[in-house]
Amino acid sequence: MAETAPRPSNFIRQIIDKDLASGLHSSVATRFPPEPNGYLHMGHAKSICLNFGIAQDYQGTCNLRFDDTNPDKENIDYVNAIKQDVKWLGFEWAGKERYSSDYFDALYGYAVELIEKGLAYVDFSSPDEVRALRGTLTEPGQNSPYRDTTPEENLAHFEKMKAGEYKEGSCSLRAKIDMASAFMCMRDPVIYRVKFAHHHQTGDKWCIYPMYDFTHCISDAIEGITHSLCTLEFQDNRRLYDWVIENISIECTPRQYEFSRLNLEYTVLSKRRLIQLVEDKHVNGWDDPRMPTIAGIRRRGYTPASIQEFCKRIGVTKMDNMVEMSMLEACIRDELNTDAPRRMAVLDPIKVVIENYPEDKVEWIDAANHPSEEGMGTRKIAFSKTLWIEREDFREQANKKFKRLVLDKEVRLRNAYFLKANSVDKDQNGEVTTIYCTYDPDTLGKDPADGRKAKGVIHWVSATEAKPAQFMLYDRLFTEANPAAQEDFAGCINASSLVVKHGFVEPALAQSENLERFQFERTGYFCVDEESTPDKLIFNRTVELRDTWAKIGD
RNA sequence: UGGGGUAUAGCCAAGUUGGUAAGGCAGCGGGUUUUGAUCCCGCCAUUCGUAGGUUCGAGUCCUGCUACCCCAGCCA
Repeated sequence: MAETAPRPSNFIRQIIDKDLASGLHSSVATRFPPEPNGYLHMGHAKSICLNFGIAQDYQGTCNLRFDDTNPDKENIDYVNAIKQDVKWLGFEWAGKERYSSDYFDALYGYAVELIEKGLAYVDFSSPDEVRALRGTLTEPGQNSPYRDTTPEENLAHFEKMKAGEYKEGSCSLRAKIDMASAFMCMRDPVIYRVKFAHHHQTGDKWCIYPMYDFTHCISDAIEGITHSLCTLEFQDNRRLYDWVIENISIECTPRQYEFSRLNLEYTVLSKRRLIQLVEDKHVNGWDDPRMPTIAGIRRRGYTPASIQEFCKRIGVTKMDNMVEMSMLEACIRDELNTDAPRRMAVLDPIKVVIENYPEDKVEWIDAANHPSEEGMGTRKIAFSKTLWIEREDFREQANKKFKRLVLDKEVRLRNAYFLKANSVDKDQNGEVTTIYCTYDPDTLGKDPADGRKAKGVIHWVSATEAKPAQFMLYDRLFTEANPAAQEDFAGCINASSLVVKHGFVEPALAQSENLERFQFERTGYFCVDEESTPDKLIFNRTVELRDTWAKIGD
């Protein structure tokens, strides 16, 4: 119990340990480089925890750098949301946030250097022509007819590109590497394209924008990044990354290492699909609590610590993986089990009338906020003649495994008395509308003197003092473990991923703050939704309690 | 034989001079319990994709094979 948590160990940290031990580096510098074209999701959280976590543990630095080389798809709203999410996750980047666009002048200079060295040329082939000459996975490509243009001519053409004299798609700057390379990305990759687009950082200064492969490595070098961490699909690109660094005049030689991206069961973690969910209105925005976005999961009630813990538990490797939701859920349950105050809430109410309880009497009972943490104190709960209990907690008859209220049987009302069901009222459909009961006044805070045992314990609220509330019950967004593998992933959206219930909560919940978290005993962990008001209480169910009974069934 | 990667339990994942398979999640038994929660105790890989080889000894070394992922955007 008193053991100190072992420091995370993974292949990247081992590389860093080696680099530090060998003297290759005396300090560590990482970066988190999101493209501001969408919201951050759990996959980014993994990268954030990795990069910022390493910086923290090695007393190094981690920059936040927006990889903003494609103004067509990026905008300032995304950069603001991303900054907010990183901060909320509990991380602080070194200095001011950076932008790849901060280096556009330097990048242009390095492109000129490559041209002067005869290592880059302006190609007037159309995108289709470039593709046609690129070859295939098994056949080498062919040289572009513009490949042997002299540096002087190329310099002039590149100058004109920058000046806006060439139309979009009419030409591009390509690195001259090897059209026969087995690495497709080395077959004279385009490093600059013409794009007459307004940029959120540089405005209309540029009409040519550098490509990712050219930009990322140089940005890393400029910032003095020692270990540039990215996902597996960039493994081939590492050859180009190294080629650029080796062929331009820059001292720093950052190294790229790749780890596998996160996959979570029953959800999708690709921006393209997430955007589709939002645009096609399958969810109510980026922060819909069913979304695996940082914003969504935050609104759902997850804490920064629980997400960091999750990232620690899943580890960092190069193996393709598909993590079970239970892994994530265990993290938030662990935290909320110790931190969340207990409350009572009835999600699907049915009325109980206690026949032997005085008509207008209201008792205010002290109830512990936590079963084992006395330091969390107590709050007052109201007890009266009419109560609400959970509809599923009552049956007219049941087998012995049913540990709740049954006609002619007794249960313990949580934090209160023994209650026995005597009779019921039903409507025309045979639905029970009211349960008439009697309570044992000598069972508050103690067991009956005669040794009677209760069948079980159920939660309740006083019908006269309780506050109405809306409960948002979330379930997995998809019915398939790997929706991305489906022909049409939107086709397997879970129709009951959101179920809204209208019930009641104990009076103490009347005033609660946005995102305040509670355990509603026996029903789950909930947090106050941002749209909740004292007049209209709304609670989001973060996660259910572990429920072995549900698995056994009856 | 295009190239680049990865294979350890249902899931994630340790295992780094070869020395006799960590841990977490899930699951299964039992105990405690005024939450069918928590907590506690116990169980859960004679075996590391597969076939061989080297060795006193192999998840770790060698060889062959198989499976899966990534690469042919002027996206990142």
